[in-house]
Amino acid sequence: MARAATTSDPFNAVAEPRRRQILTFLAVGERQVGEIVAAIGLDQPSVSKHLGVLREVGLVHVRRNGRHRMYRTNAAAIRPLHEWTGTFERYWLHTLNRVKQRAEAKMHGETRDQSNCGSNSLKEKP
Amino acid sequence: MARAATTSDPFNAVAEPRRRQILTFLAVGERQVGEIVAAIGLDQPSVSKHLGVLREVGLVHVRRNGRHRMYRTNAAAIRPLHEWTGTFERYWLHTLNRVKQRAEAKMHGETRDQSNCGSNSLKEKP
DNA sequence: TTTACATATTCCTATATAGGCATGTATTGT
DNA sequence: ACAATACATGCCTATATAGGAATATGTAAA
Repeated sequence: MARAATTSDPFNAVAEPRRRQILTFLAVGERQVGEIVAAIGLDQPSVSKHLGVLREVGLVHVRRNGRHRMYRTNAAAIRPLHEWTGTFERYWLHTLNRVKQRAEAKMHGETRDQSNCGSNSLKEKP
Repeated sequence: MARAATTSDPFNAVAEPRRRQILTFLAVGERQVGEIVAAIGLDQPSVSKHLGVLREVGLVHVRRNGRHRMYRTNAAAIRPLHEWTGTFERYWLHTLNRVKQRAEAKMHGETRDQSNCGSNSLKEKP
């Protein structure tokens, strides 16, 4: 079988750098397609197609305003991605913790807690 | 041009559902390929190829142990994705806030703050 | 209505898979 | 050394783009 369709889910849709760019640009507020074209530096049909993909997976909302179409990022649709990646947080925190512990061990316990400049979020249960 | 390579970055690598499955499976601890094959329910060559992609973008680490290869998720490589999606958090919180405000308005202001059950993170400046 | 403007859609091509199957390779057991 | 085990790779095919060019569609202005 071939690769999964980009329209199948947000993960695939977001895999394209241009679409991430568009989502970032549209997160602040509504913009019409022409503004996106100018901002992204891609030809209009390509932008329209990317917007089509983003629309199909629900990552953007559209509103018609005269002969313009106002696009806006639907941040709620990005939330599942944030939550999935977040399930790995305790693992990378654990890694950082080990790195930190090694660094402290290398100091032979001297100048203790000097390097702990406000990054207490590294604490975790073993 | 065609679609970007899955080996180009973590975003593309993670777009594949099977690879997300593998990453989740390997997050808890080291596993050898045979275990992944059994857990994912995909033939061995396919799993090896997915592992190859994950390796190239740094999403997994490998260690040789006799004739086995122990794979493990490199959670740190997932962190950038979490942070990118996190940049949209204030926007979806804002949306949730508006939904909440509408719900409260519908109640005509009665039974005020009853629905605010510990989700104070919804507060945001307008 | 005719014209201009803003977008979407269609057609076409080069590229990159994902999965199935067969084979190569490294390491251990006998 | 030889066989078995555990993976990795190579080959092949159907599929799905991403981007470019040209065209269709829809709406507002003259």
